[in-house]
Amino acid sequence: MHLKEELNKQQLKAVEFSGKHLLVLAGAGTGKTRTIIARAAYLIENGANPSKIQILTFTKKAANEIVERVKASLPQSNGKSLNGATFHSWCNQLIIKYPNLFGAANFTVIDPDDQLGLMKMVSGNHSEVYSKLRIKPQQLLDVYSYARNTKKNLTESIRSLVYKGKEDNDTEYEITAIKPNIEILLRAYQKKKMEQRYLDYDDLLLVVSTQLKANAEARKLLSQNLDYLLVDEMQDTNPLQWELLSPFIEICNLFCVGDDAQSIYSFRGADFRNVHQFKERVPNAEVYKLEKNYRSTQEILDVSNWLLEKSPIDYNKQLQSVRGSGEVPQLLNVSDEWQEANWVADEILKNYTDEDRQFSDHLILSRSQYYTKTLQAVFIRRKIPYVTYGGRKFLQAAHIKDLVSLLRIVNNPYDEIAWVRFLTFWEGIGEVRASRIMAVILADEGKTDIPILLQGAIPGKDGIKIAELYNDVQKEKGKVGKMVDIAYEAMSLGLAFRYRKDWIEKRKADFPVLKLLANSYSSLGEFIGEGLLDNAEKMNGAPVLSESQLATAEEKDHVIISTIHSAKGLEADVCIVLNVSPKSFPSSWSLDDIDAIEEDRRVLYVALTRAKNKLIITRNTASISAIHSKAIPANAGQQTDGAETYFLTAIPDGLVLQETIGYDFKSVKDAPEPNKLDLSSGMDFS
DNA sequence: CCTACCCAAGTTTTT
DNA sequence: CTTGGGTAGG
Repeated sequence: MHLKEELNKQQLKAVEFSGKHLLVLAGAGTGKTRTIIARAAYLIENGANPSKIQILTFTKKAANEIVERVKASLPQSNGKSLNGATFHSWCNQLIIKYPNLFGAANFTVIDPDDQLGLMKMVSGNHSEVYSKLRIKPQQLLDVYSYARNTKKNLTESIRSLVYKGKEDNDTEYEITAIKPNIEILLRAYQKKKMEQRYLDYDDLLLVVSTQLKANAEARKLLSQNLDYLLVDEMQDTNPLQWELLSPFIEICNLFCVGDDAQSIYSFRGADFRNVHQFKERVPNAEVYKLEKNYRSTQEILDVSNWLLEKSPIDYNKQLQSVRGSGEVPQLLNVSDEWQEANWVADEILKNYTDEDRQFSDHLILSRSQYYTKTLQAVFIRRKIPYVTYGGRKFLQAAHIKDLVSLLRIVNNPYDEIAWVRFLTFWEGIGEVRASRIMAVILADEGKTDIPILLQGAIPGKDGIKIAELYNDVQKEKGKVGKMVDIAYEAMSLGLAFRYRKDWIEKRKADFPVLKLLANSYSSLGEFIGEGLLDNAEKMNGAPVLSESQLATAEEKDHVIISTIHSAKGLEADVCIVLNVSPKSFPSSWSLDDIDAIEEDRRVLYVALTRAKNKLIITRNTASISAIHSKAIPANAGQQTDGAETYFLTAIPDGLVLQETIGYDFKSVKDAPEPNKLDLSSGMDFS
């Protein structure tokens, strides 16, 4: 069937928009993704060059999905050269594609772990300054990143992140006192990044946007290669991303979609003014709205609408279901996490066996990655297949980074973090010796071959072994998969020993997958940069690569466990939202900050609107009764325990069906007598 | 100077 | 229950 026939009038109007720039304001479940897909297909069908269309999303997963679906809707291979990417990986591609323009071609992209490592190094080198601060390296990085993403100055960024936005005299005094020291450390960090040819995630955007802003030639070059820019999740763009986008107003046609009620990334500087002020900021722009919800039954939308109505912010939104009425959502009270997890497992197994639902019809959502640990343990025990979205990525696992460190130094010999990691991997080399060896290599400035230097700096057989390994890997520079093979062959013994606790169970199987992943890249630089920015999900502890990377179909039917933040754009027949308890919604972190509370409300809103037919909300009774037993605290107005702000405090009766589960003592009583245990058997003392 | 072991603390959300 | 910091022994 043709895509066009699947669109409603509003969607079609957006898809066939013929003006310059368009913002589509689309509520949850109103066919946002379908519209962006249809727009791309429409453009290509009407003669646009697919290689001059760029789709931008926030996750690689979303990008891949959109591109695949556009291609599937087009005859033959018409959409073959269509490109979809995250903001970050798109910038990375541009940096690689135009090495002279951006001048950062041989730089190494570093992930947050590496950034932290680098910041720790810097803090160590400036211990006299660092010791005066009671701010940890991670927090320094947060301030740095926040400042660059929001375009705020250092003082304001410190205020927002370290002092929760306070503006009193004491805060002022403290900020003035610590700011110079923070500045020293951040400058040192920047200097080190430059020396070692590193780009952190923010740099990717900054390098490109700075050049585009300053350089007319750059704009001209890009305008020759780009006609249409399609941006998903516009409400989550931050000032830095806006700065990146704004030169493209002149260069090409913008087609942006977003929903202010789903803006949940303000901690990363997201600014929904990019949506609200679109018309003012973008000349020749139009704004269209999509309002009909195709995803959920009306009962599910009723709860979601109710939640937004309670907000002091006016979202001007009432989702209406096209599909009509269905089951009333369920609100389940449990007394602890294990009970919750077991109930969820029961429910899924029941749906699977009795109701003809598949595992993949279930989506389980949680505020934090951490919270799903119990659930995962129960799922493993009860053999329910699952994938987790969000959280640690495949390439960020320690054992993978150990191996990749070798590839990184081959790619960029200035990469100190990788050098330290690689060298300390070997028995007998610690941090101190590693930095000494590194100093020799860096001081040589590429005059001597690195294997020779290695052999000179490391005495004995180890030196020869390490030098040979480096040499062997370097020889295969074009073939990334081969390099992984060689590295693994030499390092597997050491890896097995280092991670002996869970080597067989958890880690060993990752390396064949790493090789597959490596094989899908044509150059080492791409593998290291792009691979880092790519999502590889984990299934029952083992990595699962997206379909474009892995040809063989893995077991497809699995429950999806996701953080709410990673679940944007997902939907499922049955959706279970975990632990919607006081102190969690809103989170106890945000109790004294109205903006944070409202962001949490939107987080919950995103979660609720994922469900198609069956919505189940769980919460912990322990924390509910804690609230009620305390009544209204006498010191109201100071520290609250969340009772006043808890989102579900006054949920109207008809909106959800409540159920409370407790331990079932009966089944314990009826259980058969256990057999007697005798530990003295099997031993003859004579 | 390296490693292994013990004890303590503390857990949002993502590219 | 994992991570990190600190210490003792090699």
